[in-house]
Amino acid sequence: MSSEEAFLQQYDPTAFPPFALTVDVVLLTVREGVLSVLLVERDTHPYRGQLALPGGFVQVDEDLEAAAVRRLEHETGVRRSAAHVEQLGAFGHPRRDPRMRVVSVPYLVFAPDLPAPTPGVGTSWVAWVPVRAVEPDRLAFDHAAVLAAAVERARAKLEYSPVATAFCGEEFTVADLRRVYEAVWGVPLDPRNFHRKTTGTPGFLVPVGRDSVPGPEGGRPAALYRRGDATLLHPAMLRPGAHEPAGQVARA
Amino acid sequence: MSSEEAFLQQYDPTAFPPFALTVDVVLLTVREGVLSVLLVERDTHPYRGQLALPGGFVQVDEDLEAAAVRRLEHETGVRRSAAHVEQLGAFGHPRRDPRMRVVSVPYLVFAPDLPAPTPGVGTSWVAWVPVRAVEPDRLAFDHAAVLAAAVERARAKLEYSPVATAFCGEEFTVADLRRVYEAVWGVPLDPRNFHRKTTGTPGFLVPVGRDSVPGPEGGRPAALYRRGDATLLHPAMLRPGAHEPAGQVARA
DNA sequence: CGAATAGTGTCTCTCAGACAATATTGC
DNA sequence: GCAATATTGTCTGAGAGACACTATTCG
Repeated sequence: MSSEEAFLQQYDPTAFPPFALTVDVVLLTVREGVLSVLLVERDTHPYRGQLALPGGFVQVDEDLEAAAVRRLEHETGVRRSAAHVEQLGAFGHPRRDPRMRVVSVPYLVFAPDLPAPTPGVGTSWVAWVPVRAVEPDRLAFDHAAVLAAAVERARAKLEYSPVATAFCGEEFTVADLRRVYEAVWGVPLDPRNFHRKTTGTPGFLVPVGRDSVPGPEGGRPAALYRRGDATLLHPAMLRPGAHEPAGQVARA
Repeated sequence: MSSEEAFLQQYDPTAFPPFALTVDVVLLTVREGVLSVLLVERDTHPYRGQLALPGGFVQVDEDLEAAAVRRLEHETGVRRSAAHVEQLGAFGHPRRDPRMRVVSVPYLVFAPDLPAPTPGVGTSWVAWVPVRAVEPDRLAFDHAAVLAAAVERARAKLEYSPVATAFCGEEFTVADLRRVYEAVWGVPLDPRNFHRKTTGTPGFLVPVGRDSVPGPEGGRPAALYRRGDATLLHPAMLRPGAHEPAGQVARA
């Protein structure tokens, strides 16, 4: 009791338990219809040679999100203005880093498809990996749990917010957006209902007034859209089957 | 492995910027139909004499949630098993604490109405304060932002999850649950539609088989329920007006 | 022309919101 | 009985999902 009191009244930083703080970047994109995450191969201990999320220590006067954005721009070349960035939470299990007590604050980033970036400091290799192909046991630290939380957050967020547009470029077609939803949710969507839904939700899409050029398969050119100014989708996009109890389909 | 040993030996913790880590507890309850938060008055610097969320430093070998639960049980007397606890995120602005760099990981807790607890260490006063009566400018640190995030999270969470039951006791009536929704959302709800909705959503409520005793105003006794085993509500409870663009009502 | 993709219209079913009507208590 | 609360039923309109149909491109 009194020791804790003395503890709390101490102003000397060295009297507080020392923590190191890192930020990690869970950079997601959709490439060729597949939800992919940027992973690096660590070339230093701990977990040397294993795959990990890009990240690093926060500087003592640096804001958490600024640290994440610095890593994002430096190690992946993604400009902050072209992406969606949000904090995922704090991961602080006492033994998640073998070196010392490290708390990590991962940031979730959605960006349009990009060329594979060049390795940064502390990494020898960097690449887009399809999320479904990631082997959780081979990720460093607790990054498997971080990635799982990120993907679940992304799936939920696409339902009620317009962030899916962050996976597209400035201008995109409804089909582009649909492929984002299909990749993140992992389910096929009816193009006709999807079109009616997205164009009918106020503030979601703003028509540019021009058409896209048809793809190699031919087909009618699609109208181009920009993201609107809505921050919340109403009515929300509904993820098929996400809310059914397991076994419901088998019983039907 | 020998290289890793060498690395660990040459590794110097002071080479990394030192952070202090705190947890804060945003303990919400519904008392007499009003959403209230537990606040303490600080009796030590910084912000001595101001209101704050209960919280404190994380020990070096302590899990973040364990630290929050320790504060919860120690400073408020709420047992973890009787409440809902979830992490709210990390708040880490470089100057949020005048002493040094402190990152806080607040935890959001929902608990049934309880007697006002006794002050803990570092606090001279502790009380339930209606959330609407909290003056943001008078809260210590960035706790106004933390509280705002907590309330918004609570409002959103009631829509798609059954956590509202955490504000009730073991057994409760549909009207008890409705008063929780009305207090958190700040809107009146139709008792008849609310009843049909909650009892009709699979896994939300399980009938106990007994009735409550009528209140002082008389009235028909209500059936008692327990929370069901659903983790997600489908269909979701809808918060009236939450998704309308501002000014919609004025224009109508 | 046919294949492929874009976009509209229509039907049905679920469900939210409004509210009438009935049930059960205390006084 | 009357007031108060609980619970059920009924109607209407919004909207999701299924899918027929039309439009526009390439080859």
